[in-house]
Amino acid sequence: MQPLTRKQEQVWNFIAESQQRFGRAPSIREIKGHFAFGSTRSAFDYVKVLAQKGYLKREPRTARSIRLIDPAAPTPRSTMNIPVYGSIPAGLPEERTETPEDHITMDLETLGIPKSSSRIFALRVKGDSMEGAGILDGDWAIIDHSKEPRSGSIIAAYIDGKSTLKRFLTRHGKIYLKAENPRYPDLIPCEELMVQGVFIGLYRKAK
Amino acid sequence: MQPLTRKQEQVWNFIAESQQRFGRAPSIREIKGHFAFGSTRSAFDYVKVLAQKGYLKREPRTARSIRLIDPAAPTPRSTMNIPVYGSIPAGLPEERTETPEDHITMDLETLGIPKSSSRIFALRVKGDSMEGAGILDGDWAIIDHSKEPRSGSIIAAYIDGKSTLKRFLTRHGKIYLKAENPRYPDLIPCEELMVQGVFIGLYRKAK
DNA sequence: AACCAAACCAAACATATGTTTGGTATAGGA
DNA sequence: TCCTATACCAAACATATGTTTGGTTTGGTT
Repeated sequence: MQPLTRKQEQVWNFIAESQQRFGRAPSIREIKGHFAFGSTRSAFDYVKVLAQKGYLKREPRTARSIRLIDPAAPTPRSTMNIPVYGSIPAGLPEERTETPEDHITMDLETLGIPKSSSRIFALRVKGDSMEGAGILDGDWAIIDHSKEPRSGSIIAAYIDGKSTLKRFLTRHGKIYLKAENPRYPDLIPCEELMVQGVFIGLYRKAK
Repeated sequence: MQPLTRKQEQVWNFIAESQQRFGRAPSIREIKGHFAFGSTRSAFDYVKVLAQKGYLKREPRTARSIRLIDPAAPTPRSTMNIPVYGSIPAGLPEERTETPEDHITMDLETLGIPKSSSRIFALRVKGDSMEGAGILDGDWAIIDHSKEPRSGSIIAAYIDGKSTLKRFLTRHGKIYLKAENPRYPDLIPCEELMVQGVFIGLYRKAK
């Protein structure tokens, strides 16, 4: 990546600062104003050069569309806020009845999802029923509501008024749920099953 | 805070989604277009109502200046990029000889660290020696180099030319390392130990 | 000396965008 | 019944904003 001149870096910094402070990119004229340029052309040219050198991207003919690319940062990733629920009532992800207790911020790539449009949420794990799958008490299980469970997936299921994690299995066309702990009943046959989502990841904070 | 009607919530959601996807607020006409309104007035009025009800703020006469105020309050958190190493040679976190293979973005609060100044990195877990502690093959172990190990902590230690996770124990003033798997030798007495950092968290992506 | 990139300026142009004026239709509460 | 809020439409207006044409000046390289 081509280096920047002193002035070009100053412009880059101003754009970064504006974005931080006001939550939106500055206009060409705002850049002009900050540097007391006599012409918008000056500011425009700086933006053009920064774009050419790969330090920012923009939508032609679109107001305030400058988006910075930080060369120091390892490829910036878009993050999403994952709401954390203690327990989830039946219909949740559709309606917004239950309010999240907390949230976790993570990047989409690490989560392994393409867009943030997926319905992702996290459940605080209680108990040791999934110990055998390396899921411990207190862990955050990250769940994708928009994903279809396959045999062998771990899912969040709504049973007896609360959600629990279980392994989802199909045998001879029938559905079973399995706890991953020898101290729990092995297979639970299920007729009606309320799948809240598929387990896609886990976060643990060491104690 | 006043509740929103169904339609008002849809408009709010569209603005949120646009902001996520394109990194900038939509224009009035983009809102009009999305809902197939016949008049920009319709979109404009919705924005006005949402502003009145306190769900967003905007700069009058400024393009794309809508900023959402989320009543569900995912207070934006500051994130950090955590470099991921496959294996770490002795001195790493001091020198930067080894280049990270990848990185994970997470927020500081979830990580449980106050500032991003801490020397955090992640190791890709190989093998099953820590299975008993719920740490599986392929997991990312998040390590804090700036933390002092206490008896019982899990640490990343540099042994035999590679880093491994082990539980750190002291007994009678002597240091032992323990694998959390019955198939591995229980206690390894150590004279010289190179601690690379303390295990502070874990991320797993379901397969 | 010739050349080039960086760092500016002036003025106009096109249009994207926020805003206003002036409406209609429907449903529910006072 | 009157009043208000919601949910729209049509057309114009004002200006914020990106963009272009056509320049000057300065400092360093060839």
